[in-house]
Amino acid sequence: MRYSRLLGKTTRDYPRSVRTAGNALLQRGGFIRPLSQGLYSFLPLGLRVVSRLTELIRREMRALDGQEVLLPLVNPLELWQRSGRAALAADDLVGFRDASGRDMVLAPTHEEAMVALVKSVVTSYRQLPVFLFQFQTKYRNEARPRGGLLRTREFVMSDGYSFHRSATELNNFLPRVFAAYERIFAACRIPVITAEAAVGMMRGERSFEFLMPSEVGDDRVIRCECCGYAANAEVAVGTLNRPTGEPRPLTTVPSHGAVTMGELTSELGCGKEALTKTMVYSNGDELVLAVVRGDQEVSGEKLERVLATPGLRLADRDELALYGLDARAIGPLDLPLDLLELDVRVRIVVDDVVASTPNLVVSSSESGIHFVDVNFGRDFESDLVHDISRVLPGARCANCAHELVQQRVVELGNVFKLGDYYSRKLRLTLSDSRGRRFYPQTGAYGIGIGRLLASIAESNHDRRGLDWPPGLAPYPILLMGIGHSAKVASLLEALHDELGDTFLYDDRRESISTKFRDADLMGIPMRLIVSPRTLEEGKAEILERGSTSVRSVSVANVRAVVAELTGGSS
RNA sequence: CGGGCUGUAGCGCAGGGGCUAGCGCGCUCGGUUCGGGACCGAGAGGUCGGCGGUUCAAAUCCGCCCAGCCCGACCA
Repeated sequence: MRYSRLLGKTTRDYPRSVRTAGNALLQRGGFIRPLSQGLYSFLPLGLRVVSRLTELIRREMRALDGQEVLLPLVNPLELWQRSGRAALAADDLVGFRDASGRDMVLAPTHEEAMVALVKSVVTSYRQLPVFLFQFQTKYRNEARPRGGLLRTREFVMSDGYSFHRSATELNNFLPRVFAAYERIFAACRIPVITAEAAVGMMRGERSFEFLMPSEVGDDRVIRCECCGYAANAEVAVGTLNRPTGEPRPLTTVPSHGAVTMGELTSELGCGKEALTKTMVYSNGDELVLAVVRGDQEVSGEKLERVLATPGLRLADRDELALYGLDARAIGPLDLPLDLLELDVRVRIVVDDVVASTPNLVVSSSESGIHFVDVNFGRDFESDLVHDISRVLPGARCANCAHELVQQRVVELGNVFKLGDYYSRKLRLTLSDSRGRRFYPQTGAYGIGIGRLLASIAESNHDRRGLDWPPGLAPYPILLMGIGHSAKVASLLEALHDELGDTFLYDDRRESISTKFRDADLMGIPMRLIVSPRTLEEGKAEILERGSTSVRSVSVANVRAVVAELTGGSS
């Protein structure tokens, strides 16, 4: 490929609208270009890297007996209503009405469509297990795309779905995908930590994430540097120091308008760990009052798990007003009577730390006063006691008591153990060997390709530019000449004609230093340099990116050396 | 969805009521160069994000809107 003909030039200046190093380099190098918020175009160089990534993943998926398919981007809304996710994923879904008046959505993920496909094609348990994968566009109506390619509205995902005869079979398959994913990220030279994660709108039973530590990430992982425990902050568990003491009699004190935890600590002269806060969650049908210690936060994921109620959201001011509640004065000891008379289910969930800590401060539903020396069990009850708080820095590891740390990460991929959630919802059943109907056990697996590209750039660059891992560079070799001698030019042209697309041929009339700079910026790993000086001795040179020592090769051997360096392929 | 920042040439920026809106890079043409972003000369390129207002006069002041980015909330 002649560089002069390649679409997408390198630029010297950093684009103003990009803040992360990797994304800036991808734009400066001519790999990607933004179209609009959360929407990116891939230029030829970028698409070539994407092709190498998909090929890498495809090889791994095939090694797991995966079969590649391609499902529609557009799904009937009805399918999503049947799975129960139309409401759960409402914020992500973008839809339209088609020519015949049916409501359609752009798929933010493909579990529904994949189950529908399997339902129509798999007719016997003997066909299981089946593992299907695709590279397909997702569209999610992200509230806030950010970090260039790290978080977009539209993106291509490598997603896989497996269907099994039994939970055991699924359990045995998951680690194989897990290992394949680890190999993929290793090939991308991205350091990953694996962690237990939230299931969120994906539902199902369990989930694991592959995370790249990075300050530009917008997920947070909780880790123990002692025993290696790692989990997404939403689901991580840890232990807290709990004050002890004999229960004292319940009293009330005026709080003089103090509402926030900070105000209360100064008003009452105690620490946040002596306080409690009551957060009201709702899913439209029922209210959940979640009580955690004043220095803690409610984990929405844990709350949904313990209640087995997806779709819970923190109630906003208007919704609270609807139930006669005021966010500044809510407590489980004296809920307003009219709330109890309303035709709405109200459940109270108390964090286990609160339940086992004596003499806490609890807000009253009557504004202006707080209860002091509240003791769970004696002064109030709840429907459930469970760990529902997020692990915050300072908590200790449940395994080894070492202090837990929080780290920002980019979520590169995940593995979901879905169980029979979708099989049941979408009525995918088969007969087993004894003729009994059963719901196949399913797993889902995904890697965001654009995010992977951005993460590789983030993890593999230096001051000069990108530095692609072996096999992922858009071109393995950049061919360039020095000077304008006819002999050099004719050799370059001959090599280009012969080896064509194997390398990028910088045929511009630019100074050699410009060519070097651009090669560094684009991250081409090797240069093949032809100059009058070396050509006199019948030699050309090979210079690796980041190295200053050249390898001299005779012109007669160039083709063989190129074949060796590129592993016989481009 | 809340808060903040920014919109002036393809990119990065300066200008901040008054004559023809500039600079660097890039681009075009001609010439000299070529071992880590060379140089000379000549040129092209702008609804100053949009709409409205104030004014004799608006890129500049005011209002509204739009777009992009950043922080947060939310979310695989």
